[in-house]
Amino acid sequence: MYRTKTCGELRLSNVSEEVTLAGWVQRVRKMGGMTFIDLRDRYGITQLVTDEATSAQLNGLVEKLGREFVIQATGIVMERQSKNPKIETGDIEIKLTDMKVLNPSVTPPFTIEDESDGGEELRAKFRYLDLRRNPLKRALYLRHKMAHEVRNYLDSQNFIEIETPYLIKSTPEGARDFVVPSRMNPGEFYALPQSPQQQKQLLMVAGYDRYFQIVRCFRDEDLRADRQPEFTQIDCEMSFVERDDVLNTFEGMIKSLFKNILGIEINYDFPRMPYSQAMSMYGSDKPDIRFGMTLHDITDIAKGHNFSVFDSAEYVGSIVVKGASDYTRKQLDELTEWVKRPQIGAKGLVYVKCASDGSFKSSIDKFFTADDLRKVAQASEAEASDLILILSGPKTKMQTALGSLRIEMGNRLGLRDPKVFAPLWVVDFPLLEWDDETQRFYAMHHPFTSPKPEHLEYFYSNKKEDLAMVCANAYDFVLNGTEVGGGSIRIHDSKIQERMFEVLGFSKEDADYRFGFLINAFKYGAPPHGGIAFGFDRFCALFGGQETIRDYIAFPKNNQGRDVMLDAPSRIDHSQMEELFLESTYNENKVN
RNA sequence: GGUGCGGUAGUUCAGCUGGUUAGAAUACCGGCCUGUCACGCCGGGGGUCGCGGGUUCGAGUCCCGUCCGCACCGCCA
Repeated sequence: MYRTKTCGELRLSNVSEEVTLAGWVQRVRKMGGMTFIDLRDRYGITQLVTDEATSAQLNGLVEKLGREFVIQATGIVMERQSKNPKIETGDIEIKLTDMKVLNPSVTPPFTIEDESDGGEELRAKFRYLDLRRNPLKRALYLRHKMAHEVRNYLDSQNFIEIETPYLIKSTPEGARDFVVPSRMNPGEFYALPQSPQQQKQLLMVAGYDRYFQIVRCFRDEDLRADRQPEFTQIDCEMSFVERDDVLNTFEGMIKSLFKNILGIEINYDFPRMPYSQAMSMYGSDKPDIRFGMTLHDITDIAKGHNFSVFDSAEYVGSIVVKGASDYTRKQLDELTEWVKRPQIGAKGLVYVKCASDGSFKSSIDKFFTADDLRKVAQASEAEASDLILILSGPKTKMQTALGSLRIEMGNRLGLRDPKVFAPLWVVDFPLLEWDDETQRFYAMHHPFTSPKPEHLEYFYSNKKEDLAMVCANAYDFVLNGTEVGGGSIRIHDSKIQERMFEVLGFSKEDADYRFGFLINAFKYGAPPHGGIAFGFDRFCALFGGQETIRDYIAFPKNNQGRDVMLDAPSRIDHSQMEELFLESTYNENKVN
């Protein structure tokens, strides 16, 4: 037996017990004759202590110890003379009677501390060392607890977890697929699933009316702090449900996560906001509703003052920064530069300072009288001491720009506390999105998303404007400005599905080639169904108060999609390559 | 595909308008120390300044290119 106790469990009540611990040497403090050793394992840190005589008995082993040596230590639990309130085992220590080095360690390239001295890149390369640190241990434990809670809740609601294949067929609509060559079928490829979308719909056809899966998904797209090429979804689907059934079921799941993981009781219904309102009020389809500073459309009152910038703009919008009327010229110039960056794309920034005495000072004083500015302030819901920030230009672009500015100001003013949570459903998304480049509609969600029943009339219209107005029976779950989940009620009527393919410009052959199996399956009695999928990694990161999902994944990829520890992807050797590609290429060439 | 920031000791960073032998902290090694817990004190070793080119009497510093990392835009049905 390597150990009788862990490094996190001994307390005063264990005093005078003989115990054996095993773990890693966190730190050695030599005080002359006496030596303290901090021994660490997954559960905590326990202090070992020796005196000169014991050290001598151990043949100088204590002197040879280095950081991250794996040792086995036996001794008697003693009450400490001076306690350490910072650690759970701080009331006791182990007076060593025996010690064995199970395995030495070379000096690690960075310190294994909560605040490590190592940079991101280095820690990624030695991920197995980084994972020894508390912050990452906590993150992976949180993830484990959340997965456990999800399974508990969904099981209690009669969902069953069913695994679906990772080697499936490529459907080149949407994100790029990772492809896997098939040796037995030379020249042909599997694709890794972007999500088990079609499989779960087939499970509905098969009658498994409540399915879920915590499942790995793959997308070959560029990465971000919150985007990995392989990520995990809580993928769910239900039959014989309407939108509100799905929303209510999963609102329950989310609430149980908040309650059982974070101890936060949410005893109100999550707000449900139409997409159009999200865009007009927050300039985003994933609004952070932890704070106000909403957008105001002041186009009408902004026009007609001989200010050509406004007069020629499709849209003039404002946000109000509370109590910021004392912003200096320098601060406003800096904000102007900020909105002019290409990512934001505004041409400039107009400000109106509402002084505490009721007077106004603005960058458009030449064109606007005090009375005009008062109207702007009223329309923007600004009060004395507030600062109004105004952007103008193309409507969608400027709403989005104001939305970004709003988030930026929220960050600067500390209005986005990661410990405060504001859940939100965004509903009534447009069904279709027109793409100028390819001159066709694309499904905003995916081609199995149903139009809202009350919009079917437009859906059958052949006018572009009508089709653009059709709302999808789709919904997103948004938490603190992050899109965490999304889903829809699916199409189960083959006539509507056919119309959908028609609108998307798929020929019957196209549709058959790509989705034939699903179209076929739907002929055999597909129940009305719908579902949702949550980005599990993002969910965990938000619960842990982090922006990046990397810490919640044991072995993540870097920005370039590389595993810097394994150095993957890598070349494969010649014989592998030959077996997979060259043979088929060769044969094809021979035939030609 | 694009924009921004960064790359200097094992590590994290400083290094000004170009100028003597490139510094600090920490880690590491050696010594002292019996109540430390980020122990303390003394001493020591440690550098292809990412790489390539250019400007210059002289480049860590300026210019061009390139590679790598991070953040963001595009992209992510």
